Amino acid sequence: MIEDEKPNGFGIVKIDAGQLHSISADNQLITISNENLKLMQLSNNAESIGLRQLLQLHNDDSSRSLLQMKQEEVLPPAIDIGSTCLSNTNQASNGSVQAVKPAIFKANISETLPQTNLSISLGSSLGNQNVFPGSVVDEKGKMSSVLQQASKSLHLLPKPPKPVLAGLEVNAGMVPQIRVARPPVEGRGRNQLLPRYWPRITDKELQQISGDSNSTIVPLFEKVLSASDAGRIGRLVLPKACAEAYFPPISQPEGLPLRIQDVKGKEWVFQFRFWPNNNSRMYVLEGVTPCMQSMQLQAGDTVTFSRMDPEGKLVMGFRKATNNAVVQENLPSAIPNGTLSSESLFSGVFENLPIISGYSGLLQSPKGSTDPHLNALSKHLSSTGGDISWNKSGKHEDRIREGLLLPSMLTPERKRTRNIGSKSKRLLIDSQDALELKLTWEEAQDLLRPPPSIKPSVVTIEDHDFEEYDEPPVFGKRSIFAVRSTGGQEQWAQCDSCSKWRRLPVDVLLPPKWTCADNNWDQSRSSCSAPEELTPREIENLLRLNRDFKKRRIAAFTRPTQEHESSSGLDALANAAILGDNADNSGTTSVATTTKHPRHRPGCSCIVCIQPPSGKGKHKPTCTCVVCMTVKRRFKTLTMRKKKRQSEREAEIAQRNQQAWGPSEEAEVDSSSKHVSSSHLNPFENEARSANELESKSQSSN
DNA sequence: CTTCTGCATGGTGCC
DNA sequence: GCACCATGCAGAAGT
Repeated sequence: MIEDEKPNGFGIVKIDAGQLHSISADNQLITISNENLKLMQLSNNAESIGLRQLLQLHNDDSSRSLLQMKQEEVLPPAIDIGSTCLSNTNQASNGSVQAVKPAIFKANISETLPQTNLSISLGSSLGNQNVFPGSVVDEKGKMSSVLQQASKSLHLLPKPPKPVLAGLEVNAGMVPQIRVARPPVEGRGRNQLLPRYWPRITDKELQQISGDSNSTIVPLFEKVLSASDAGRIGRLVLPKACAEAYFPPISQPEGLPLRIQDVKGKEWVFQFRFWPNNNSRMYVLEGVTPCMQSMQLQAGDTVTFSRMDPEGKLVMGFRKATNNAVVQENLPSAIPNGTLSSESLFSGVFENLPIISGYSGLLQSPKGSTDPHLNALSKHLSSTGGDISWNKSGKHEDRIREGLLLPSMLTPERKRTRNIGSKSKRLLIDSQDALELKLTWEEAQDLLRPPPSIKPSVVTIEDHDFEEYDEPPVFGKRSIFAVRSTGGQEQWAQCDSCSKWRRLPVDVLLPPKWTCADNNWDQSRSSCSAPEELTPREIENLLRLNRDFKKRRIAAFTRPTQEHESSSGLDALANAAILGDNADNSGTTSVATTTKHPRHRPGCSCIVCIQPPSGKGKHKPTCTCVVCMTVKRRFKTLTMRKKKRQSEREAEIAQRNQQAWGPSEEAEVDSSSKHVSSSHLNPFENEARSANELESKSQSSN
């Protein structure tokens, strides 16, 4: 037995040589026994190196003889990381492996190691177990035998996962936390499983699936849920090859019910069926909606299908598509994102490679992004019903596995998602696109201006002054604020016509379109023909300072949100707004863009500052965040002020009436005039009062 | 009117 | 070029 114990949580990988009979390669048989394991010497072959390292890792006994194998004896597909598909003695005419025993992952929870333990046994003859005794509910009695036959039949091994092994080569010193397990080659399907369906299951997940039992978990395949899979239709489209390989054979479109257990142990019955499609079939699992809802799955999440042996029970697991760097750090062995798992996987695999880990950082899903802008974007985009899955394309996923990722990673400036807009790609948004969107957002923030004609009224609430605008912010011309060497502030704006920079008073708010002709503050430069005031060097300096300021600002945005992961949406925006103001007043900044009203002060959290232009992301009525509380306080104060004004007016009217009617009828007139006068004199006020009354009632009831 | 069902269509990736 | 598969769509069935 080869055994390796890695202290990093990878757990124990056991290769039970007792069960490991042979590896077939190029018409040769390599016998591996307990006593004499031959190390496959794999020279430069990337896959071989991966294998060698794997095997070396597994060999913790220095006295144990090394496995030896000539390079040509190694079948690329024979062993994979985490996948232990070994062929039996069947050989193809072309020399490739024809049949492979299923990879068996035995979740050995009874091990005493503190880490997750995993035994990978290389089963020799488990084909017969690969039936679905508990799975087929009403299939004809022959089902099991049919399946057994099917399982026994020989099939092509999927193509070697070169990229994975190539990845291992790069990752020489590490053992990935996430397994890319080549699925067992069995079943009826002769189609090769596409790599994107290969199960990537972690120790944790295996443990989760196997629970306390000592059952052997055979990861079969996985699928990233599409919008239609996760939709209300309740149909999960199964990859044809997977369905034909691992599910019972069906001859009728009606199919048969399948019992599938989820990770909680709950058993679901789905209709496994197919539709004729062209000259092919399209396999679906019907009735999955309750299960999806139970697991709270949505598009972009991943469902995994495994089998528990020897029971043969089908088990369904899932991975949520939340790709959060923090989650990755805290839960190193979990796959945080099915759709982004490749990134996750490889960021783990290559985490000692700066360029890749950096790239991985770029690839953080906005969903879990620490950037409030991306959070907001995510929120906004996810409002489309979860259709945005924030994943890279399947192509990308494949590219990663096929070893083509590195070049693309090395050129991060190249967009990897070719087409966001196309129908099929609309769910796939590249993180760089998100970045572009983020920048657009930034720019949009820069363009926000309060209406120039509007002067805010100041509302004092609990000793805090709030500026109140009757009108929403508008988009205005972008300008740059600078501090003169003399200490005074100035504003610079660029002419839309001649692109010259003009100096403006600091409190000027420009319309979106502005030219030199609109420069009412400097008549000598109110024409595009007037020379520029600044030298090119000064302009460059101005722009550079502005860029620096923006960078610092973005950094300030990101840092506090990382510290407060829980805050998001408007909270984050509010924090960002406050921080932005602090940054403005740091004293070190000589150039500042006008992202907010110039009169806004540090700590201002008024709705103008913190509400995103889209209006999206409103908080729940029960939310008690700073923003919501502020808004509530403001509303309360305004209501009180209105009430006060109302009562003053009423008192005034009453007083007038009193003067007109005389003091003797005061009581009677006063009581009636309240309604008469208010409704007669000012129906709007009456309405407002009713609203106020309602409001006060609701407030008192609260 | 909504939901379900069965099939068709077209984009995309693989060979 | 072909196969796969995500999704659209029309008719049926249900509410």
